[in-house]
Amino acid sequence: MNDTIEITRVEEAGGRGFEKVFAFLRARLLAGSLKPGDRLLPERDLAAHLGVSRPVVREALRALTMLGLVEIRDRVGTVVRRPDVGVLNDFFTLAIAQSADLVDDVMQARIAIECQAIRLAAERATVADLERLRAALDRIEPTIDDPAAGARADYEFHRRIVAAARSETLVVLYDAMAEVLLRSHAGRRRTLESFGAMRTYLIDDHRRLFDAVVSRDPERADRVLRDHFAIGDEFRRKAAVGEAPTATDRRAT
Amino acid sequence: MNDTIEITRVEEAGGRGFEKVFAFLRARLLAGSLKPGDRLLPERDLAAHLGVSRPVVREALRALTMLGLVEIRDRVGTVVRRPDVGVLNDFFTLAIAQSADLVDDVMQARIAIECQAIRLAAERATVADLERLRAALDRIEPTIDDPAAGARADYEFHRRIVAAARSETLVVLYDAMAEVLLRSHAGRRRTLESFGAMRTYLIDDHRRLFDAVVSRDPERADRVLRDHFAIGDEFRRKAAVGEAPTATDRRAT
DNA sequence: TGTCCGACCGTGGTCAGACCAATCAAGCAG
DNA sequence: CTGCTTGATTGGTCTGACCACGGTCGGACA
Repeated sequence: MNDTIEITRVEEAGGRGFEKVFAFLRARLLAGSLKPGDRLLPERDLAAHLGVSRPVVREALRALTMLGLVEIRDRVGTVVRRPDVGVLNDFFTLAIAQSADLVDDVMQARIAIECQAIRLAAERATVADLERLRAALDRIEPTIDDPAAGARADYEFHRRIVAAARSETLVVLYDAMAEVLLRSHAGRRRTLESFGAMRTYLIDDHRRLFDAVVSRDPERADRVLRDHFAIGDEFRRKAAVGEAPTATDRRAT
Repeated sequence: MNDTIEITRVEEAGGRGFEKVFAFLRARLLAGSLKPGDRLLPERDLAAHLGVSRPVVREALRALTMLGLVEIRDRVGTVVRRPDVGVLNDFFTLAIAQSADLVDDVMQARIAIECQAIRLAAERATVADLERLRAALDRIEPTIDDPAAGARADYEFHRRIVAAARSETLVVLYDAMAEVLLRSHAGRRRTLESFGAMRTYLIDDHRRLFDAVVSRDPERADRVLRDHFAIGDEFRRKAAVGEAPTATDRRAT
């Protein structure tokens, strides 16, 4: 624990107020004189040393918190954190919500992430990952007739796949999109469940996805997953126009 | 300009202080009732309406600023911004400095985005897209011996592919990734260019990618791109251990 | 002698009110 | 009608204070 923040040149930061504090801490973090685990000076001391008020210091610390560089522990202090991609969750969630009002657009990104994830999952999933995936798979069939629980089970299964890819970044991106997609896909399943082919779609497809991952076959996993998405997309399109689905035809090809 | 922020239920956010304000604004942004261009209420009004003090409001606004969702204009007001990946610069700069293993993780996400993008590009690229892609392709060969310009041309080509996918979300995500990867891959090209096989790799591969897109063949485009990444990865690995590259062997298979 | 508990202090979290400076727009003078 | 002045608005900052709770340390008790 080394809180020795050298206050050699306080005036180094030309900016006033917030900018000064932020630049000061940023420089320390970049230079490495502040390493993960270190505790910063108390807010009051920082304010005094930098010649600014405490609210300004708090703004700067809050900013660093948003960047995931620092963690403010209530009544304990502010400690330097090891950077974590998870911090970007807020950004992507809100950014995607705004820039892409087109759900289909976000869906493409989801497909991108998940297809890559399932490839990686097939390569590097641990036994524990596979067990969790299996558990998620087992929950799909019992909930097949319950729209709410069924959607949850479905989502959980897909999320397990991404988790099995063992890539923090992919998980973050996936979660960010899930928030958006859940909002829009929530009600659709109710419409879809009336189709008989849905049972096949939901149960068999997920089983095949699971098998592909277990078989350690990235190519097949990717292919099956894309097919899965394509059929789901077709279901939704048919549902939108009130037609009876013909997904079984497509499956036959 | 619509600043009518409905203050129907102020107590909706259970959190206290900062959390309350942040959650309040976050919800508005997610729901879309706050759109880019809108001006928020003045800090004083916001504080009064939410029942918190002004410093707390400023903390929340500063947090949103860090996320690039909002822009505080001195003595003018706080306006909602169109999210911009540039904000991630701060994060990645510091994050990469501390954990190098993150680069590989982000690379996986990049592959995910770009492979999906090239599929879409093959399907829906416009003639203008293809022309721009062609222009980018033509700049690769002349810059083959210039590390800096060559890297730029390479990046530009890949970026054009993503742009041709006509998916805002994919572009946003890709740009975010590019920020990181450019930083880490910058110096590598210098090492790599000494390998004779690099000319083939850089020129032929990109030409094949272009052809696949023009041919409107998503499957082939995806396959070629994955191969492209795999070979590049192998180059880097070989370079790392100082071996002579054997990518030509791999190409022959 | 050793252990446990409680009071104190430091810390972040928050509040209230105030002053400054620059912007923007309305009102005034030309 | 134009150009300048002026005042209200708004963000930027400061001061000083209070609260609640985790950590620490010393004293009481077994």
